[in-house]
Amino acid sequence: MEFQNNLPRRQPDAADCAQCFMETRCWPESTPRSGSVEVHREPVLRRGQSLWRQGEAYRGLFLLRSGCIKIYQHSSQGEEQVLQFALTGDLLGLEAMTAGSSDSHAVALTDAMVCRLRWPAVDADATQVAHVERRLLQRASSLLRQRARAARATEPTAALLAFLQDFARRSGVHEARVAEDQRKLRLPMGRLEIGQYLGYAEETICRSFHRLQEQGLATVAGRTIVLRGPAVPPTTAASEPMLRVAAVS
Amino acid sequence: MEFQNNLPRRQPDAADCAQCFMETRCWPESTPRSGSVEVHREPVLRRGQSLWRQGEAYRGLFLLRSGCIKIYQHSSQGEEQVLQFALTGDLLGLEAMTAGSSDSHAVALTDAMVCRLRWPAVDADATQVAHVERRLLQRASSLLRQRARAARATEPTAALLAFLQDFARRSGVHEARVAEDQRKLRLPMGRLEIGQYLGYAEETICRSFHRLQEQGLATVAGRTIVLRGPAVPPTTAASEPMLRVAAVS
DNA sequence: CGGCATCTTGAAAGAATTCAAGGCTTGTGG
DNA sequence: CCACAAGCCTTGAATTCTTTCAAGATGCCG
Repeated sequence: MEFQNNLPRRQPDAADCAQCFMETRCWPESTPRSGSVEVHREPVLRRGQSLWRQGEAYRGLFLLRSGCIKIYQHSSQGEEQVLQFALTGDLLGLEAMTAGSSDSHAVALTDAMVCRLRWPAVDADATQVAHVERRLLQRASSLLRQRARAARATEPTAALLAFLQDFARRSGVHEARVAEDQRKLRLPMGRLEIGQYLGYAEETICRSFHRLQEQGLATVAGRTIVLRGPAVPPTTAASEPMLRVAAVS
Repeated sequence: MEFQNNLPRRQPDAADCAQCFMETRCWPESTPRSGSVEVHREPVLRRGQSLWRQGEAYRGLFLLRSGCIKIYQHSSQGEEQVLQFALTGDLLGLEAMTAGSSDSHAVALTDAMVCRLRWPAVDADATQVAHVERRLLQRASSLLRQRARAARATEPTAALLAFLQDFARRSGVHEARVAEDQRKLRLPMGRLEIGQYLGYAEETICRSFHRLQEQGLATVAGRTIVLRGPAVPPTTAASEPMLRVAAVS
């Protein structure tokens, strides 16, 4: 049985870590100065309740004070993929920071208490003046999403395709592309290395390249690849279906 | 052929992103205010050269201005595991931030230019007053290392063992443990969920639990697990050792 | 105490890995 | 500019492992 209901979220209380009795759980070493961040105590989460769901707007980062929260998402094939088992003191929701809305779910496996970190309205034009630290956090967010995407798909060919599309997008092949749905790229890494990244043997990657060509999804000539089909939107930053997700929200 | 030599590292030049001609590569949206971070231009990396090696002291974060850099590490079985293919604008070395020294290698797949980000000596007592943002970055670092560890090992049983040890350490079973090498834990998640996290089928996890018990590495009774053998030192692992890092710098 | 979800185990089927060998690309040197 | 050598890529076949399907056992919660 699963609790699908979310309690109507009460207005969370502003909090000060330095005065919190659970301070040492979130900050074992020493409590940082709060800087420009607001900390809000969230209502207690009961086992089975969701902290956020797929498609919900980003509400900030969370810090888990106690309990265990599972973060998971649905892969393109509809399978559930668990991204993180968060325990006391862990940071949650970083993946969603760079996406407009979260493409993952967060559900409590035990009763749990969380605090929410929020940057005040400076956000609007924050891109102009934000701390380096904050921008780096966003990069970290991207890294986590990348890693999540690299998580082994059910099929090696699908994993390879996702990898190539990600690589094309991040290479900024947008400008250099010949046609709308034809992106040419030159890979700086070998088949073996791609395999070591995706978790497959070198030969499996070879055969997957072959299969991509058979299916007309790409033209393969050594390390020169031409991808066919629509480019992956950089907005939501992921392999495929996030645009859809964002649109839904 | 591979270039194993590292040029003796010249004293890098202090730099200001706002004045850099490649500014838009690192900061496509807008250049952040530098805050308390020093930016240093590093010498150009030639293809095959290393930016850092396993065991080297943490030198700060890097921002890739151009080229492609591969970050990889050796798994326990001696296999190479690629963690990231960094492209222009990507952040490098975040995993190493929370470890005293990096347990990964970084090698240039193409000629590459990087800048190094360094927090000045405030570090010494920074644990007292560090920005929340900076502390969160360290959490992000931990997350990345966690994810790296969850990367599929060659054997499901080894992956499960690593998962359990990580869980035990992060649960803080240190205090509650009965003997030095006997840690009892109660898992809040099911076999299926562990499988969804590690990338294996539910039944495979079951059989791996069985195998762990056979090998005397653990006692399994439903969700109650007793781990035998020495605990995983948190040093190389993840969550805590930030204090040390700050002290080193 | 009963019911349902979770866990466990077995056997068959399916996939990736491994091993092996040949072809191709790339960079080097004549 | 061409030839050579080294490394990389590709392909085939056998093996090994995981997955899948199915059914029974166990444990947990109401």
